[in-house]
Amino acid sequence: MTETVTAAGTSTGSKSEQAYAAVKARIIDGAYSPGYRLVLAKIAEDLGVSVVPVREAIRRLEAEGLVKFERNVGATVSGIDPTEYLYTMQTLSIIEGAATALSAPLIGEADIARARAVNAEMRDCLQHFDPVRFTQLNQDFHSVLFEHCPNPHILDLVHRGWNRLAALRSSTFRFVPGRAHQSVDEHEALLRLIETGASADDIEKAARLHRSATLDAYLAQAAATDHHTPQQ
Amino acid sequence: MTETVTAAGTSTGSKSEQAYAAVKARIIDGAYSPGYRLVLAKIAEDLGVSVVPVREAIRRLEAEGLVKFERNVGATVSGIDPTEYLYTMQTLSIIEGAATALSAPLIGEADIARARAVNAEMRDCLQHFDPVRFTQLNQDFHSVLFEHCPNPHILDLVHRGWNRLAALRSSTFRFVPGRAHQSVDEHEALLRLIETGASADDIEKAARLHRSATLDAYLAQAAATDHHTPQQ
DNA sequence: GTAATAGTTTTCGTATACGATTTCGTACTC
DNA sequence: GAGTACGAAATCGTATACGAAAACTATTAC
Repeated sequence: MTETVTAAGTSTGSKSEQAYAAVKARIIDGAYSPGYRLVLAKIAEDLGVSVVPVREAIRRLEAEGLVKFERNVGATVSGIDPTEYLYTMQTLSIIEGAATALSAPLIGEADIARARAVNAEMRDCLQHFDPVRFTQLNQDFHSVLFEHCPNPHILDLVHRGWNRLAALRSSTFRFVPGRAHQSVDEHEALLRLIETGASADDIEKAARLHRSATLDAYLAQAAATDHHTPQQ
Repeated sequence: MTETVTAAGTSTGSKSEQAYAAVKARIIDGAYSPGYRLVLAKIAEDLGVSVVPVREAIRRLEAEGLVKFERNVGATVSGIDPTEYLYTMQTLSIIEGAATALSAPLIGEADIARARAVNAEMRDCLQHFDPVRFTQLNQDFHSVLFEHCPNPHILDLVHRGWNRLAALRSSTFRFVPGRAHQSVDEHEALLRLIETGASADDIEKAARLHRSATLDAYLAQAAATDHHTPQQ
């Protein structure tokens, strides 16, 4: 009957869950861009549910940092702020570094091979200039590394960071070709470290630097183009 | 008028906020111990509000890992599980390590002096065997170190970890005197590293180890006393 | 005595409704 | 003409109510 077809095929049953997934998807894919005003009643109508589950969904998204909520005023899609980007990237570099180091001993040859295949495809994307697919593959690559992470809390933090980035990137942050080439090389170097059984410390440092370098590239570009801060 | 006096003097106005603060406080101070069944209607009545804001509060606490929520069944105070403790401590060691390293350059002489005073009082607590105050001072000590942390996301993660631990510790995990002495010494060592301007890397390692050592002490004790896992 | 089942109770999930708060527009005054 | 005050509209926050799902209990069949 009703079974409102939410963005992705999320038929978990709970209206609240549906609303959460739908709004989250729209934020991440950029349909709701940063600053967008999320009006409960409007979203509720769009999704064919009442405001209560929508409110719950919004607050959950707030806890994940995807929306900003103001008492008696309403919710807006968060993001934009370069400072926020810096915070997120810095946190992510730490978390991903740890996640990679913890996962490394559990990564087998098959995983390495799969990661290499993904990385090769990323190189292709650079030839054909396909930044969207590149970004997707980049996630796939890191997913291979992290899927064995023995600490679910850390894995959860990684995913949260990714979601934030996805929301930010989809609207404000540009693709930096020079950095992308370097990134692919760093992936290969990481894989070599892992398969040669490098120390956890070395792997962590490399993984951290991988993320930090992307941040630095962004900062450099921002400075170079005299990036005018889009205000909230 | 009404202004329901919630547990702590939390008169933020919003019922949802009140419920959140009240339930959180009860979990952390142990009034609601792990496994305790959180029935919406009952809590709502206790607090003198309706179920809607209580539900919102509970879900917020779920996002922070303090309660476990099951669809159509209800919420229980999470915790107990030693595995969960391990995950939390491991994550915290990483986050605190980074937080300390990032804060270090911003810590001044006054902060160091304050931290030393707290640490001295911790030593006293060991003489008089006052584990409750010791735990409080321990938080104070680390607060001094972290309060200058330039990345609010990381600081937030630290606080979340502490809350989880508080909820766990208050009911299940025991005070380990031997470890406590060592902990105080490590604090002093950390302060020396910071005031001598050691490298961020060294500070991070030391801070991480400080937390890891506590985890190890727990694991050793658990193994020694053949700690029988209290089931959910 | 045990297991399956039907009925009852508890508790959750969400729709609806209404009071409270903010915001926006308009008119009025200086 | 600019600023302020007042009123209307929009939106949030929460109480209440009811349907749905799960858990519990008692009963019956084997």
